[in-house]
Amino acid sequence: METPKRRRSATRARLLEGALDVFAERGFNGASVEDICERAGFTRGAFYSNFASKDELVLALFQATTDRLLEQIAALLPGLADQPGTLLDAVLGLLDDAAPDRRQWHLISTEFTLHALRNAEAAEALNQQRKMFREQLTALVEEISTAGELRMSVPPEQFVRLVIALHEGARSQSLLEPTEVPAGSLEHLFLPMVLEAISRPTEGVSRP
Amino acid sequence: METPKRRRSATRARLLEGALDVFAERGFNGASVEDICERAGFTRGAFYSNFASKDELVLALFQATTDRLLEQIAALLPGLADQPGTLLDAVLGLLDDAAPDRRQWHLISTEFTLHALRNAEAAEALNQQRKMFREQLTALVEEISTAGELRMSVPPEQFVRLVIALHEGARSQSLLEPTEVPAGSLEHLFLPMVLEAISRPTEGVSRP
DNA sequence: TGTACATCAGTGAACGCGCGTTCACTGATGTAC
DNA sequence: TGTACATCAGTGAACGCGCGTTCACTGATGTAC
Repeated sequence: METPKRRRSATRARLLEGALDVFAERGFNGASVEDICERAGFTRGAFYSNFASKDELVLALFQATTDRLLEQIAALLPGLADQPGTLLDAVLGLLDDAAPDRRQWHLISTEFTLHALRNAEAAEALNQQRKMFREQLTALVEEISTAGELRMSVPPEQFVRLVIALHEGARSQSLLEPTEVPAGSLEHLFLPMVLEAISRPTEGVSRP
Repeated sequence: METPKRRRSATRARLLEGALDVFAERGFNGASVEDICERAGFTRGAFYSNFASKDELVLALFQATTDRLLEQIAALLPGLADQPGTLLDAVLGLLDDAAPDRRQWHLISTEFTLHALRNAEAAEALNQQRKMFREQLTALVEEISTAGELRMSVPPEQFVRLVIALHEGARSQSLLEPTEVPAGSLEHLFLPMVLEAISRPTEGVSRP
């Protein structure tokens, strides 16, 4: 049944979807309201019937993508800790599977990050989302490492920060040079070394 | 002496400097030609006397910042290999000292990267610059490691890619949350572990 | 050295296009009787 | 069930502002004699 409320929220969803595509292609400032409406199959009037302004759309899109990401993670989490495979497989797998389109997600989240670095309100929203994201990952790391009777010599949250930082930096390189840096290659090459090192808390480290 | 040529290139330089500031504050698309000219103390006519278009300015600014960065590195390099301190101090010190303003450099280079991910011509220019940058760092790593009679179990270029990826990802976190992630903290916490691991090529790695 | 002309870096007004936003409207769906 | 009216999601024309770009100009500096 096509009730007006359902219709309205479907329109909103299609506009958000169109905005995601167009923002990824041209950036927040480069994308026009008309571009977005055209992509979604509406006129600009429909846009202003659903959003007060282009700025509000950016915030709404951020919330929508954030919600979807966290839902996606919540859906993936329960299976991960019990399945076979290493801690790293679980964590990196989660990072890869949480966002469907690597390239688009990188463009959008980098754009959001730049926006947040220039806008205190956006920074607060982004930091809150990133904190929840880190907490989910940290819980996963703690769950797997205690199940495997591992002890870390470094706070798990720091390790998660490392994984995220490396993942984002490596993703940038791999999108710029797909053949030279296959997706995940830097993470899979170096993170096992770190994990090995922090899983041996009591051994002394030789100093050359 | 204020010859016309000197005057002209000084104007160009001031416009590029203004563009750097304004682009960092508002992004490429968000910054207007008038903003840039106002910052540099000129009218828009001066702008179009020195650049064919706003797009050309972006390319010229990329070249200018790239040239400056590579010069800066070339100036820093000779001292590093001989001075006391570890390989990591040298590499991370170079990354920190090469760009004067961390925040501005992050905003600008991230903006360039986004631009390159949407524009093949810009991608080629960026990849070329990044390649030269990596080669400088790789040479430094090789020089120091052979001087210290270290052998790496991983190609130095891969290690350099790791350092760059981690540095960029960590810089993003530290700009978003300066108190939670002090500049360089993730790098200094984890990279020594990696270096330790790849400096012991012949030893077997235990598998838990 | 002084004068007359040439050059051209930078000025600032003007143009027109595309943008974000507004608003009177329409027609499909919901509600009342 | 059928009819008359109300609602309101989405239409599309219009507005005006700010943008990138152009161009006739000016006045400081360079050149020729």
